[in-house]
This record gives sequence, C-alpha cells and structure tokens, in this order.
Amino acid sequence: MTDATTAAPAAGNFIRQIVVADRAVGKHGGRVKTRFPPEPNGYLHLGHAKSICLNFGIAADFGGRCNLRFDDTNPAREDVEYVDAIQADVRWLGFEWDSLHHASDYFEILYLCAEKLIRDGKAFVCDLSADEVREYRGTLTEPGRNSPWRERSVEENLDLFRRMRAGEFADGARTLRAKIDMASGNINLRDPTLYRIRKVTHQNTGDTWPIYPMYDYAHCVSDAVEGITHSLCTLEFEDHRPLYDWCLDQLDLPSMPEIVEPMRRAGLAGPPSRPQQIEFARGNLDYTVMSKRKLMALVADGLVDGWDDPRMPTLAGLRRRGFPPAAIRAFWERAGVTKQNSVIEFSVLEGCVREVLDANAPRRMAVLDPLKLVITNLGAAHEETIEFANHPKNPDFGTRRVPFSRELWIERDDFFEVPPKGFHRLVPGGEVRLRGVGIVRCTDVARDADGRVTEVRCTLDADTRAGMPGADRKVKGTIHWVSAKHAVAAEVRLYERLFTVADPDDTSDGKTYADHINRDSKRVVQAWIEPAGAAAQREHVLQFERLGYFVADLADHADAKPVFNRTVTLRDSFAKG
RNA sequence: UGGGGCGUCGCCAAGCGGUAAGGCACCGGGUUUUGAUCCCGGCAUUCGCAGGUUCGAAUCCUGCCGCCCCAGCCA
Repeated sequence: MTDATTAAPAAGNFIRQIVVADRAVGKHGGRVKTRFPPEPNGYLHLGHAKSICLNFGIAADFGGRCNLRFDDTNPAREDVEYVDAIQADVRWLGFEWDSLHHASDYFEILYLCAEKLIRDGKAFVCDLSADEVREYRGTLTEPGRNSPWRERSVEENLDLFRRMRAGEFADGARTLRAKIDMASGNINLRDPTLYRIRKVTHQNTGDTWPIYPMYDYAHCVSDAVEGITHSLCTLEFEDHRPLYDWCLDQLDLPSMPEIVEPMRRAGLAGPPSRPQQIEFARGNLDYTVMSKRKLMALVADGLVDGWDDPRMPTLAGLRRRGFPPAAIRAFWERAGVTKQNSVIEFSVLEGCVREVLDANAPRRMAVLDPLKLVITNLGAAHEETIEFANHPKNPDFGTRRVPFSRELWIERDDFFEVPPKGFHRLVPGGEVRLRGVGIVRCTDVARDADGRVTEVRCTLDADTRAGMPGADRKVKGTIHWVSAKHAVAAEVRLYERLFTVADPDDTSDGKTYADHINRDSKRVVQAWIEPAGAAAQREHVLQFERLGYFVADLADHADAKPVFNRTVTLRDSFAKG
C-alpha cells in the first residue's frame, strides 16, 4: 500500500465512526482487529475487493491487524484450488494478512463449545428430517412449533451428540439445534441448526469430522477466538446478528478454560474477544454480474475464456485486463461504505484506472487498423530514428528512439475522403501533424479495384521538422504512426463490456442475464507496434498514444510474438459527438 | 399479514438542530505536437411524501409511500 492514489485521507464512513467511538470509550482496550472471511468456493471478484479494502483498511487506519480466514465449514462445495487463488488475489490487491486461519482449525473448539451449550440446556439433538424441520419452522407470518425432540435430557443430548461426532449416524439423520424461540419474528432464532452430519472429505481436515458446524455458529466463535473486535459483513446478515450475539453470550468464551489448549494448538495466542458484527452494503457495478453462481455459469457455458478472462469482474480477470490494484483500491475508496444498496457506474472505475495509468504508463505508438501512408518527398531509402519522451509530463520516464522511414502505417480512421463534421485529421489536400515528425499534406490516394483507399500519399513540410523555425506551426490535428519497415506485428485483444444492459440481473422483461451478453465484447486484431512497444514485460501497461492503455498479456505475451489486451480506451470527446 | 434494513443531483456520497461537502457523469471555456492529461467555470432554494415540534429541521416527532433482505441440515 504505497501508491499515492490510495494514500488518500480516510473518509469517515459510518464504520470508521463506530470504531472511533469504541476507542474513545476504551472498548477492546482501544485495539482494532478485523478479518476477511471468504468461503473457498470460487474466485474473488470486485465485490470481495470492497470487503478486503474495508477490513484491511480499517485495521491499518487504527494501527490494528487483519486476518485472512477461510470460512470452510461446508466441505461439499469447497476446494483447495480456491484457497490458493484467494491468497494470490489478496496479495495482488496489495494487502498482507496478520495471520491466516481456517474456520476448520477451530472444529475442536467449536465442538467443545457445543457440548457446553448442551450441558447448559441451550442446545438439543433433533431427529427431524430436513423436510420436517421446514414444516415445523412456520412461515414469515406464522410462528413455528417446537420440535418433539426439544425436551430431551442433557444426558441424552450429550450422548447423541458424541455419537454424531463418532460417525454413528447417517448424513442428515440428526442435527444439533440451538434452543431459542420458535415463535420469534426473526426466523434465524427459531431453533437454528448448529451442526449437521456430512460424511464428506474436507479440503483441510480430511475425514476427521463427520459433522460440520453451520455458518452462524462457526463464524461468531471463530471471530471471538481470533480476538476480532469488529466483524464486518454484508447487509443480508443483519437478521443474523441476534444469533451471532446469542451464541457468544451463551458461550461466554473467557469462562471456558477447556478451550485454552485447543486454541494454542490452533495457533491462537490471545484471549477471546467479544466481537461486534457490523453490516454494510455490497458494492455493485453496472453492466456486469457479480454473483458467484452467474460468474461460474459464464465460465462453464464457455461465454468467456475462463475465470481470468479480461472481461470478468473477478480479481484475476481485472488483473489480466491490466487494471492496477491501486485503481481498484481507489475505486472503493471513492464509492464509500454505507448501508444503502447501490449500483455504481462503470465510469467511476474507468476513471480510477485512467488516473493511475496516466501517471504510470509509458507512452508508445501502435496502429490497430492500418492504412499505408507514403511520404513522397523522402528518398526510398530514407531512414532515421526520432527521440520521443516516454511520458509527456514526467521526465523520469526518459526517452526512446523511434524508427522513421518513407512508408508508415497510420490509423485508418485518421483519414477520411469525406470527413464527418468537426473532423480535424487527414483529408485529401489537407494537412496534419505526424506526431514527432512534422506537418504532412495529403496530395493523392491510391485505390484498389473496389475503389477502397489503399494508400495515402503525402509530402512532408521540411520546415516543420523538430528544430526548424516552422516546427511550432499550428495544425488542427496530430496523428500517430509507425514505420512500416520497422513495426512489429502484434496480437491485440479489444475488450468491451460483457453485457449490453446496465442491469443484467433484471429479469422483469422476462429475459435473463444470459440474454444480454454482448457478442462483440471481444475482438482480436493484428496490429503494428513500434519496436519499443514489443519489448514490454508481461503485465506491464503501456499507453498506445491516442488509443488507450494496453497491457502485455500475463500468459501469452512474448517479445517475439507480442500480445496486448486493451485495458481501457482514452477519453474521447470527439467520438462522443 | 411477521421480523430486519434503506430512502440527499443522472450514479455514488458527506451531513449528526443553525440554514445542502466532494467524486463520477454532463455542459461551457483555456493550455496542449496524444480531440489524452491538466486548468477554470456551470450543474439540488432543496433532502421519498404529508403533517407536527422549534426563532430555525435533510437533521427531532407522527403518519403514509417506495425499495431491499429473511421461511438452507448454504455462506
């Protein structure tokens, strides 16, 4: 976190205000500890980045620490593939965790805590089937009914729960449930399930456990044993907060000497905390989808080229697209943190990307849609190199020499025989400046059998060359070019938004997100780039002048065969008209 | 019809009883050998609506209206 863009002053969102107030009254001894708790069942996306920036950011702002914790309580859908990818993504975003844990590291502690709840008459083993539990639960407007197994004796509950752990019962045969209130208006309090039987191999604990704790129970205890002070999560867990608090209040971890040793073995040093859950709104972006399910489907259905497809809002995708981590951090800083559901316009993200890239990307020239331009008043063998600044405002970027000769490639749409209104580039008989060279006048064009222009012929005004008295002469336009003889062929992938509508999740018109896929979101062209552009290192972003920012692909780029992905175009106030 | 949240400019978002920050977008103008960058200016007499309290309300009270979440042995 050293980039200037993210050193921005910490805007006071409501969570920071809560932390400030807590510290003011000496809560947690003024200490701040947060955690980022992903479930390892998919790749991280832009939405997760908000949580990462918030959790790591709050900790950093108050001299605290932030842990990375894998919320791996459901082995049926989790995989090590994801735990490795998630760590790489968090680091790429620019954060380093204080310590790394798995909720599964606490299975022993969780088990001991469950026995305590049973001993205290706060939990019972229920023999109802999943369907029966649903029937007993009631509805949103009608209270539920007590399970017929709710009044089992402590001894029987303890015996049954131990046998559940021993693997004596079949999957789904029994559950451990909290004994709270089947008539509560909050459905999460209607005797929620704490443990279920699942004889599934766990990616971290193997076959050690036939029973697995539920999220609500595991999460609050995990927070407490890790010494978390502020447990930040999204809005949909607001209803779960009473259960979060209930568990911790019933357990009273500091009064459980039997968990000290298991905690030590799990690599936990300090005493348990009494964490506070605070909910904030997820961040949504327009023209994309952010749910794991839909992202998964895009990959599975072959609508994109994988999890790291540059069109995906996954961190791996944004990385491959060339979005700098600093831009993503700045984006979430700008978006803010509140409890209001919101959809942020894509232009805000693009603005952040352009801002950091404008300051950090060396300039190069490349032509994506080539049209031959011949300077007829130069000798056929004419060849020279011209010195160019690598950055218009920052001399620290140095200079480079660009080969120049009689035949160049220019952008096809920088020449029009019948120009659109307001056009000020090359037209027959007109003048334009060739970037770094001088002013050229179009004298003639060559055409193919269909009448299509194949070549533009010009004369170069020698008096406008660098160092000459006419070099400052004003012309309406400046265009970029590349020497045809020296240019290097490159593959350039042009990406646009993946969806054609702002809200692909909206199904009110009877269509689904899959119906709104932008079929032209990826275009591959063969381009010509100056030699210094081809020499880029993988993952380095360059600005191809007048076109946009392009990143040397992290997997496919090579000096001999350059491959660039367009990160974002430059703002174009002319194209708007 | 139960419970929990949220409603300030097109999109985000400050504001916490003293008379509407900021960003993005947009519209003008200036600089410019990238129609980029940069710079300057414009952009809510009004805070979902209606009452009330107050010298004074986006901020307090009451009542409406709208939107989001919850009935996994998912997280």
